[in-house]
Amino acid sequence: MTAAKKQAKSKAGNGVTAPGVRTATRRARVESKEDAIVKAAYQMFIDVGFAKTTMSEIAKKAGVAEGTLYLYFSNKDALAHTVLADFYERLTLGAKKGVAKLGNTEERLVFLARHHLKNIIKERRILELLSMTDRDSEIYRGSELYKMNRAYVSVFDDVVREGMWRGEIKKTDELWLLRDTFFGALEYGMRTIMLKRRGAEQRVNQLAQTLAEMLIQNTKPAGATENQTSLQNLEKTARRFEKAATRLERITGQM
Amino acid sequence: MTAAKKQAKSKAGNGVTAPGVRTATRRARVESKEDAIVKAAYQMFIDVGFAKTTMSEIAKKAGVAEGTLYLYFSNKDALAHTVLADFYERLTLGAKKGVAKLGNTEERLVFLARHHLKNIIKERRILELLSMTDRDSEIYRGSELYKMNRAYVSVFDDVVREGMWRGEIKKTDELWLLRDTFFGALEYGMRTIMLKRRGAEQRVNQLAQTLAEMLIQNTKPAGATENQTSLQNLEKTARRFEKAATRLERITGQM
DNA sequence: TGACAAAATGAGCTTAACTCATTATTACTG
DNA sequence: CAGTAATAATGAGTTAAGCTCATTTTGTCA
Repeated sequence: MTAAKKQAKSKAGNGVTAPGVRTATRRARVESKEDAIVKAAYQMFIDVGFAKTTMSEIAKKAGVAEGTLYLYFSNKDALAHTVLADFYERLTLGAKKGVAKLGNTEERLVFLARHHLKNIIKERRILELLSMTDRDSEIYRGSELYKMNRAYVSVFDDVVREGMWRGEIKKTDELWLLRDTFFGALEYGMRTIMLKRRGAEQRVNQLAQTLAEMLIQNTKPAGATENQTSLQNLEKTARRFEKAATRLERITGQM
Repeated sequence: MTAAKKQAKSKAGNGVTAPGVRTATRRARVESKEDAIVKAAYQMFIDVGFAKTTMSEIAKKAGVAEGTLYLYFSNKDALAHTVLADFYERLTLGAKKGVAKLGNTEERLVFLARHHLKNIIKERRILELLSMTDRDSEIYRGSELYKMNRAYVSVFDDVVREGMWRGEIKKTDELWLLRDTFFGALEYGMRTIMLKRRGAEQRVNQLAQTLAEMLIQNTKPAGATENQTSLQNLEKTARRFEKAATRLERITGQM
């Protein structure tokens, strides 16, 4: 409880002490210590996973006493939570930057897929921290983690919505179907890629390309238009010939 | 170590004592006790999750002493492992039965999707046990869990391969792309369905139908047939025109 | 420099997984 | 049917990891 308060205090930028101003150096030191703890925890989680990481080892790695951890984080879960939140933040930032650079919907989707894949491959142990959190309970909606997830996912949503607006993706009210297919396929694909070590890079590209195409394919203007145009032309020609043939038959008297 | 040996012994059906035969009642009692333990653990995992389940509570629920648990399972993880293996077994059996009853590939895929979804919704806490196992390490390939997963997944694979053979699904060497998309989408979709309580049943159907269509769509014969009919009409017209043109040429004496 | 607040410490508490010496049960035999 | 050896079960005790809190150290003022 005390720790939780402190955690909030050092995270948010509220005025710590009344006089202020010259507290800067102290604050800076405190925050760098918090960073050191998070960094140590991150590394441990990556290396040996959450379950096998001990608080005492994190403390040692961060160069602080075990008790100090609890001044910054109320418990081990809260520490994992922070590590996960940082991960989401980086992920979201990278996604936004990449999308902003690209104009075409297909390119954007391929980028998002590759970006997601590469990051969950590199930091898959961090992603696993998610599975500890109870995503069923009512509490989850409204949690910081839920918001971070929404923020990340909405980058994808925005790309798709704009793609629909432009007519590059078939319109649907059920955006969740596309979203879950996209991210679900990426996470499962990641495991396959990890399992079959060979040709990882190629598989990443394959998966990203396939998913992007799957989304735009449904009513891809390119293919559909070509076929329709070709058929329409043929049919127009046919109609003209039908008329001409009928007239000819009338003249010659037979069929 | 001792416990592990015992676990193996009571699991496998090897001859426990030399004389054999009349051991039946004792074996039966032992196995029913093992069942009681697994059942208790299953229920606890479902109710409060793996982390918050204590061995002492499992023991109490199963009506045995805490130490007895370790005669049957070397540790808590091994117990979770068994619960998970049982889950896979049920899942695989159900999938096989359902597929056998259906002849059409699309129907089979819809069934598999619905079957998977309904089960991972009902027993999602069991599915979470998977995320504890280290699916990266070399050890995983060759593990019992890996084999059970393969057995389950191969039901899907077989359906898809047969669908390809029949020409109902576009052929591809990259079956893993279809597989990961299918199961990944289902798992992510499950979470969305859990989160938005309303209209779960409808969402299940929607997701199952969408995924099945996605797989067969690429070269769905239906669409292709329509096009072919259209083409056939055109060809008929063309033949008629050829005749008419020939006659016209005869009359007009040109070309 | 002294005093006060903020920060840090680590010995000790609590709890849960796991062990093992002891006891109880069962199946077989003379 | 009593004796006995093998098998099964027990729960007090050990270990270890998360967490607490009385005490100490550090930093910043007047």
